[in-house]
Amino acid sequence: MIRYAGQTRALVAVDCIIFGFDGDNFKLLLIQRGFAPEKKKWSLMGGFVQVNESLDQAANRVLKQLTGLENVFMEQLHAFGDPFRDPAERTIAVAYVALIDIQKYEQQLSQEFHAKWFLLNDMPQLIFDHEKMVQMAKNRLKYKAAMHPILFELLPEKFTVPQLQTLYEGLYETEFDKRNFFRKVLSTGFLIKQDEKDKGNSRKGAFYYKIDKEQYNHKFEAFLNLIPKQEAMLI
Amino acid sequence: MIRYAGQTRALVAVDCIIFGFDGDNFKLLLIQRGFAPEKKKWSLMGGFVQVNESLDQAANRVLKQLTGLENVFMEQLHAFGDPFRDPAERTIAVAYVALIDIQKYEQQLSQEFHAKWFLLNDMPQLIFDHEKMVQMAKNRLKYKAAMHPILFELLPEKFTVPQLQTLYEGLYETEFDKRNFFRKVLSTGFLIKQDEKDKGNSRKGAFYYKIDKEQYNHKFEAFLNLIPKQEAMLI
DNA sequence: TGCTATAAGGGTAAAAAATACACATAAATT
DNA sequence: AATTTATGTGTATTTTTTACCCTTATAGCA
Repeated sequence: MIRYAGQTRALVAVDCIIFGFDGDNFKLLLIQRGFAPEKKKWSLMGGFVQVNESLDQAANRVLKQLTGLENVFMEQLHAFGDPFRDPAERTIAVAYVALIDIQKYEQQLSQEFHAKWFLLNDMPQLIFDHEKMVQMAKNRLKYKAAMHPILFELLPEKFTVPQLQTLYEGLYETEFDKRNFFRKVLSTGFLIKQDEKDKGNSRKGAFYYKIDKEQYNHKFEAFLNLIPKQEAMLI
Repeated sequence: MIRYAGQTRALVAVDCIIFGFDGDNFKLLLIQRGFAPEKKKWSLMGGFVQVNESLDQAANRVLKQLTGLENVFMEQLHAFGDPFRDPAERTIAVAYVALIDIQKYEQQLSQEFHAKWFLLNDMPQLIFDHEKMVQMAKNRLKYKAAMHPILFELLPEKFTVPQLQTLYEGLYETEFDKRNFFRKVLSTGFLIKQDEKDKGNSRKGAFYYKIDKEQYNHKFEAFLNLIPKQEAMLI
């Protein structure tokens, strides 16, 4: 049942920018494209939107295909629609950004796609306009993390405050005062202290914390200031 | 030259959420849809993306068609792609938000589309998912205006600080201290004082200001705090 | 001509937030 | 038992934000 006459149709794809954090650095999950054009080149994981699927559903399906993960933090970034962005055929790509706990990522699933984690500042050349997408995703992440507590999404369920700080410092490529950071994070009221300590990084050990999901969801939109003002300016 | 076999294609449209400000209230420019389905119902101005057009180009074309305006502040909001959002045929809609100076809007152009300005809190029912788009646009505007000086875009080239304040107060549905607002705005360094005064609202008159485009573009990303913190939280 | 009313906007003190940094603490290692 | 090191507490200082005093310019009116 086609009712709009005289218009051309286009393919619609979703592409996922998947961020992870290995404890020291930010990483991006890329695949080696298995079909033409640009076969064998590195690419974001993507897929065409199917007939009965919404964009969000398509993005989640694609993410699950690659990582095995569901219920992950993911949101739409931007629609990319330059007429010749895909040389084969006009394709609109809707990019999504996902933040995942790199530990949960299932290695075996991704072998099918020849997936690999790359350091953000040591990435291969990407196909089409995927580098533009990644750049935009990095900016958006910096922007958003300056005010909303989203970086928790990159850590395991239990994490320490110093771990969280390393994460923020990595994203903003700077160092914060640990004592001030500690207080700022705790003052959000999102964190629940655990009895257990992580002894991996110091003799004293750092207490684990979990997210108070209810507080987290309730206050998510509240502006945070986990990062010092000066850094926040450098979007 | 179609290379991706076995995939279905979809129509791609752009829809423009066009905000204006009449001096007292925020308004939205809507049209009466001229073709089926939902003919005669109120709708956002939109159009299908053409073969050689990017999404941005399509949105600008559509905006110009309706308002006669070019080089207007406009940015992509979100892509909407629910499978049945348009009952006639699968259509992906990429929504754009435009902020225009309502004075510059050319009446005669829009007669063709039966366009009309509506108060934001007195809008007719809209077709498809357009109400969802408007809601998202309102939120995005509030969010963004809390930190970036975008509301200038809704005013004429020359405007007074009290006018700007009325604009902010309208968006956040609250009142600010005029003296503090005045200082905050001037401290941005974006405004150039004119010699002329607007005597429309007071005996004393308020000086006109213009935007320092260079400073504006340079510091655009700088977080502003034109609105008090408490209000900023209520996104 | 001077008085009055009114919004514009300058000045400043108080409150709150952000920052800097001294120092105490737990516990593995020696 | 002494040493070492990252964790975390306490607090003084600086900066930013807020509250609210007051003066100023000028149209309209007596």
